[in-house]
Amino acid sequence: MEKYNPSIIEKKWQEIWDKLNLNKAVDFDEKPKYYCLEMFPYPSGKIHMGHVRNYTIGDVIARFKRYTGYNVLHPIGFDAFGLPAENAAINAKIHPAKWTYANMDYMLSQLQKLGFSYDKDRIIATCDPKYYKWEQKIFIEMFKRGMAYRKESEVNFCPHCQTVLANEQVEDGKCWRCDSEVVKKTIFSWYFKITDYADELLEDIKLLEQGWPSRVLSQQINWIGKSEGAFIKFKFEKSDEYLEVFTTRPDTLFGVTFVSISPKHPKVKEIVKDKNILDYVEKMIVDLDIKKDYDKEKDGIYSGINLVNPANGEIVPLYIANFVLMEYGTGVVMGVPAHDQRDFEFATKFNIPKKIVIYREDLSKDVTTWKSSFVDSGFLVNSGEFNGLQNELAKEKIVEHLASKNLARKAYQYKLRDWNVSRQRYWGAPIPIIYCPNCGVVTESIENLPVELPENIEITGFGGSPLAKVESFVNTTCPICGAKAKRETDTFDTFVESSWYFLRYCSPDYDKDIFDKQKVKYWMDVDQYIGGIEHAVMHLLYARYFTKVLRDLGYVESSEPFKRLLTQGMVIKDGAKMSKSKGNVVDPDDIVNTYGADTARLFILFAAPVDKDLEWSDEGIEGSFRFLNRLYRLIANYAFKVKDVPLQGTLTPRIKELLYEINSCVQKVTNDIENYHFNTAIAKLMEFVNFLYSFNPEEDELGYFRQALEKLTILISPFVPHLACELWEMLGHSEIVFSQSWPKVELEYATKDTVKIAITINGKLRDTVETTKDADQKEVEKLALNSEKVKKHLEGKEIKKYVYVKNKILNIIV
RNA sequence: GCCGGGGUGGCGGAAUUGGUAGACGCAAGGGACUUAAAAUCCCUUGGGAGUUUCUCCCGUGUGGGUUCGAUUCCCACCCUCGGCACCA
Repeated sequence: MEKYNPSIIEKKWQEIWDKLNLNKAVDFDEKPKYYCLEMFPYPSGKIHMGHVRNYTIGDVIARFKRYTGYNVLHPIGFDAFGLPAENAAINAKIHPAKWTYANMDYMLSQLQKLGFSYDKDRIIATCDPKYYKWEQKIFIEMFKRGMAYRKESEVNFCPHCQTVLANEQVEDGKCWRCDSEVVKKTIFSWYFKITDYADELLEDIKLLEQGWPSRVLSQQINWIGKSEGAFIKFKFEKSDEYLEVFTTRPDTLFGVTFVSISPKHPKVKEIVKDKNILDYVEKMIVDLDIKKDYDKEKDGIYSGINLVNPANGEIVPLYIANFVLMEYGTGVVMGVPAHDQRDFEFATKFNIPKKIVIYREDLSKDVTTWKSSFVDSGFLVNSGEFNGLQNELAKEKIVEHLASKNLARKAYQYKLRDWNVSRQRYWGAPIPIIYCPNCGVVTESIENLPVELPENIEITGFGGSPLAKVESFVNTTCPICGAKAKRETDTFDTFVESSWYFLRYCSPDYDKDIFDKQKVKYWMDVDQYIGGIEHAVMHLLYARYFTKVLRDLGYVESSEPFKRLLTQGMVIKDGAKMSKSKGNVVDPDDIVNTYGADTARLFILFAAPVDKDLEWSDEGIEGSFRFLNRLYRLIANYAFKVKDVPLQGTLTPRIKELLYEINSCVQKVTNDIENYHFNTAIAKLMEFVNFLYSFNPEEDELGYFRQALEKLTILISPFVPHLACELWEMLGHSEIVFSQSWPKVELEYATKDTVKIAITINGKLRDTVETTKDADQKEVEKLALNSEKVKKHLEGKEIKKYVYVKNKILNIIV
């Protein structure tokens, strides 16, 4: 007998699949469509186990859906812009484009070897000008609608490398490349006004509750960070001007004993004249910029200025305090030390009085004995006409009262900030903006798109934006007046590309617009999206945002791109994420070379539920390989004997049992695949194989045995497609297994005639009895009382009652 | 601190609406085959105890509760992983 040889089988079938063009997604096909999408990879060089897991999950779903009558779109592409390509250029003197395309070629060959069923006519690379041309168009439309804008803001900057650094490139306050201190710098950047969509992004989470993991949704809710509160005006003691604060606790307004303002607030320089104070403010700003959050102690200084509490007219001091964020609210905060922990700490340090305004019986009335602030609910005290009110109620009342005097207004604030999309890098999509001395900031005209990246470029990693040094790129003419003008040299954050690639897959070659609206209408929404949990906020929020923007620009109809989301767990080894530094990396190439793609796929699905972390095990993969060998031998043993044998003979108990096992397997595997419980689906298939091994069919049972082997082959084919094709062929079929339809449960065989019923006494298992299905209680009681074991436990006891659950259990209470 | 997961054998993990805890796999032990090994096949395998072809007790992080019956539901607590973190 031939041995199972995955390297030969897999190559053979991959070629056949390509020839048959099996995985083609047909635009506007009559079958119902199904869009199955996995997050596309960054072309880092080679795929890792996380990719294998991600794409195997998607492939099983895509193949299963094709079996069950769907027209499936299952595409792949590359998130091809990004910093590693520039690092390669610096370190290895390879052009980023060359590096990226070489990596994509290699990774595509790896994906091919793993047998993933992608539609190969839809591969996209975001660094292709044919792709980013349309991204530039989207930007231009956004800019024209005021959805994109330019502003000056604070960023991380390395003074040595002369470049902006992303947050993740700052390590312990130092530049990751040259180790110099990173400073905050205020520069101009481009922003997307995602905050305009904050409310909708939050509201529409309701639409995703059925299909998305709750932890992703809760992370997004957290990130958007909507708070209900009020703006309240505090008048200066000595002028008629106001400072406005944002608070979520207007109910504590009578407890204000100071107000604090951010050192970075522009008002500070206006209103404080004392040089010593201003020097101290400067020192605080420097500290804020270099220190890590966790070692920032509360610090501040009295500004010399007082304000008036609008609720009771009390004069309160204004402090300049380092814990007040300039980026949130108004940059000014009312200080209520008794009912806010930060204010409590600050007031304790600076000997500012604390005043109780929310009270509960179990509290001490002497605030000086308090170890921390009281932030729970209670009723109001020391609050004038509001005394005695429940504090939640008082929030409304106090705001209403002040609003009538134009001193307060109800408001919402969000943690979400506008999205900074400017990167001072080469390997990204150029932002299609031109600075004209006459016309100002203008967009490139649509006809001139794409604004292409210049190819001849030197990337050193030093001296600021690489594009700024390419004169042929920078110098251009104004599309409006024709004057000499300069191009924007920033490129887009790569999250911009990944915010709409799933739309481009619907018509990847369309050259008249961003995409073909009709095709997008046919294919969207993505029915199942699969990817890593690390994208819970950034990518998934940006993609949701872009979909809404494109809807408002008239390009798409839906508001949410991804109906269902599956977040797979990490692949770990020795308890830690695989990483070069830990030396616990398992290379998919090695696994495929040693065991084949089918074994890799099977193990990665079998070893853990999809959403949990998966502990890699060298012994485990051996086990999966053994199983496939066992399966191969089973079918190779019988293929010749069962070929073309018809179903025949009477339904003997043995045949009935065989049919029951077949149907129970069909039912369990189908159900489990539908629910993405691949590990238990595979376990069931293993059980079925074990059963078939022990069955040893007689001559006249071979017809039914053939049927068992055939259904087994179909059921396992989404997991191990190459082997399944081979087995199907061995069983004598000339057409490919994937042309079959998915087995249906034959209800008449799906249940057994007899059932085992557990007999428990006071909830403890004492025996099991076998009886006919749906037997009535009396009958089971009789059987139970006949059992020796049960008799023994009932000796000298009085039966009080029976609890009977049909086909399951009889509990005897004594 | 806040939010969200998760605690089941030596290990990865199974257990419909509360109804026989430990499926399946790994590891381990024993046996068959073999000159031998590999491969393969078969058996055992949660812990403890005993009168050991059988029987009993304990057992799903801990302590309570609801129930005829709890891994599953409720309350309190412990541990652990992930995210956010001075957001007023």
